[in-house]
Amino acid sequence: MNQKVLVVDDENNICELLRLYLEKENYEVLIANDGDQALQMVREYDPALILLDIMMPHKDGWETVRELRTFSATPVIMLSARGETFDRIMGLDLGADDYVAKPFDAKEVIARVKAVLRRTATDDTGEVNYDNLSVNIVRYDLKVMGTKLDTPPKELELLYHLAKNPNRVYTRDQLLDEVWGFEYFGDSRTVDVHIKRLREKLEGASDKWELKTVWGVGYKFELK
Amino acid sequence: MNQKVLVVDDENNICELLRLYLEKENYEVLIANDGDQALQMVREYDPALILLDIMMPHKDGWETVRELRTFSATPVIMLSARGETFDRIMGLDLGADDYVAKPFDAKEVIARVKAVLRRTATDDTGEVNYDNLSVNIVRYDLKVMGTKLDTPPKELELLYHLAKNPNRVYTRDQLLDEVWGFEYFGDSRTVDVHIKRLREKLEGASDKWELKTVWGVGYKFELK
DNA sequence: CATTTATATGATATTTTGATAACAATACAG
DNA sequence: CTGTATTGTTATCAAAATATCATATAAATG
Repeated sequence: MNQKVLVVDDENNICELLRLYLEKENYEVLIANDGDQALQMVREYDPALILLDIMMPHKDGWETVRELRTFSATPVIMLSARGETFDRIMGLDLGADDYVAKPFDAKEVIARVKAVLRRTATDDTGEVNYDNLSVNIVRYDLKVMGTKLDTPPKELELLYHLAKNPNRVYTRDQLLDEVWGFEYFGDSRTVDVHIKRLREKLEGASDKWELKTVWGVGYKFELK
Repeated sequence: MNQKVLVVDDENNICELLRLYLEKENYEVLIANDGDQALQMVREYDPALILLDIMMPHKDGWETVRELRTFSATPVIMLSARGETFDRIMGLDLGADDYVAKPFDAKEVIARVKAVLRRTATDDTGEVNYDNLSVNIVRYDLKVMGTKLDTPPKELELLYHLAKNPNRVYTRDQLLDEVWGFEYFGDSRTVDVHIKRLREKLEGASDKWELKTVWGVGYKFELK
């Protein structure tokens, strides 16, 4: 099902403009005209994202985010009139994820919505499945040709990461950042060794995919 | 080629800390210790991003951004001591793109650097497509007439670069700078050889485009 | 058409990169 | 605290990519 986006603004034509943009991208759009209504709708519909105007009567955007954060981590993009610099910053300080300045540029709004959703995307299943392969990062197990294989955590995380984004090449440094973490300062050969150990486990499992070396660049999980 | 990041701070240990983080991510790091030096380095090296401290003697961060904006649109992330709220806001008003509060968290700095560079990046897809040709720099693969061809990195990068800007002529020196990298000092005949190898792979693929020699000048990817 | 200049090409040398094995360090469980 | 599993490091070798050079070919020039 499509993701729900809650738009909160006291000016209805702004809501409708955003609805237009968002529905074109296949989001399901909910609308609220003030902070209290917004909070109620969050409880009721649990949207994936909130677009929240700052300047509203009664309860403004800051106040709304502050209350929201007492019971929900739903990502918020603040909508601010041009020049409302102070508002923008305060909004971010108070727990918003991004901001867009009015007047809107359709492309920019959509880009930011997508970026925030991508960033906050919760990996639903924690599992990737391909021919003869199943990697589950929640249960920490690996099945190759139906057989469960004992796999050390780092190997599993590495495989999961690569398989989650098939065909995309990762440099060793990127993998160190994304699997080992930014603060890890080790040697990039480490990745080679883990790849090698994974390959031993995966050998001959399928001809539909492969842990492939991209010479001079890095590794990828290639689907054929 | 790696992107250049200019770090501007009067405290050298802060510069060095940032250098550490950034170099690990393969950015080329330039350092300036005051605003004037920074502006000069921007003119000389044209960095992709500037990390700019606000509190500096002589010319502070605000003043520096203001001057910078008279001749350059290079994105700027302001560095501010915790609690310098007013400073932060003024910085953004004056044309900065984001801010990071001291003390730094490696993860946060890198995330913001990448976010700003992504936001200001022009090429999103990493792919160019023409008749019977597809070059993808994210997957690092080359498809000619539907067939995937194994291609060494330099060849792929060269083709991508040329094909990304069709019909534009590049001299060998330009290609060496832009594909091999600024610090590369090799023989320009090297380009010829790579062009030759690419032509072997691309031979007879299409009559809609061509890797063309421009006599006495260089090469171009010509669309007909 | 001869001459000069630029480019293409093939062969070879050099450099870079990757796989692997052996070992060291570390984390972890009992 | 000890033994075991995991993770990380290093050295070596092999493979691939790249650079260089010599020579052939082609284009421009007068």
